[in-house]
Amino acid sequence: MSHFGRSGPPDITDTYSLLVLNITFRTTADDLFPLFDKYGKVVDIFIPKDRRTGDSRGFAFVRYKYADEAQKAVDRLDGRVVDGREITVQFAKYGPNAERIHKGRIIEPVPRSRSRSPRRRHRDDYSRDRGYRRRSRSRSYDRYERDRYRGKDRDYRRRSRSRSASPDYSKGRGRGCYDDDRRSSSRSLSASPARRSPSPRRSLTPRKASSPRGESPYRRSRDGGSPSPRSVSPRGHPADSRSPSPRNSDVDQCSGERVTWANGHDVDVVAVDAVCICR
DNA sequence: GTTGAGCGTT
Repeated sequence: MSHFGRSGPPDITDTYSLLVLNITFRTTADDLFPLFDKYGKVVDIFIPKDRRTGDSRGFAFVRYKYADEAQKAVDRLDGRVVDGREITVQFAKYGPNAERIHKGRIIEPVPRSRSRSPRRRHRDDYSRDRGYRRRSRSRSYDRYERDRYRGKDRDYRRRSRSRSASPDYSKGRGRGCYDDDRRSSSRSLSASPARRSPSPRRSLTPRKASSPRGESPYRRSRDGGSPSPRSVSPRGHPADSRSPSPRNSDVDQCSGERVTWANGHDVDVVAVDAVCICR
């Protein structure tokens, strides 16, 4: 009977919400209902789920009709081991729309004073004997925040862990299809991601006269016996003053063209980066 | 199959 949470938020203004933390990712509302219903009238149980994967986020909201019953549930169920984990039951402090809640009941429709952060402080005395210290809100916070604000077409690079409830995202499918779709348009020529193009800002393809005589620039240089393409590109060694420098001062715009060096040799410009350093 | 601080849905 998982009728909880299927018809949107019910009349929460009249109920008392409890926050149940530390439940198992497999725990469902049906699992929690018998426990909490023993102490009062449970009107709703809601387990927030990852909107994208559908996974449980590991906590739940249990709404009681009466405050005393909710209080009783807190007293009795806080620290109870459910499904192998010690759950934490406390009154919710914030509502679905960031309403401030006191003792599980909404006392302020909307916190307009606070801009966007209704969380003023966390756990006043709820961290009694549980060893709750301020850790670094890391994982699930990012997971949640990204799902909420970043949308679903971000790069979920480390969001591949899911449980048995969502096998669709465990392997193969899932984020892989997103990436493929987004990259398919710009996957033109560099099929090997391990090696990048030496000149990302400009195409290395000789535009004109790359081999006027059917020779490749490399062969041409070697045949010339003199400055090889490597010497043309000192790459971090501009102090190589003994190396011949081209007379042509516009070589940085002549990729694929032929330039004449001071020693009289002609070389083909094969890389824009290489020639720019020589200037 | 896995995670583990936290506050919310047709």
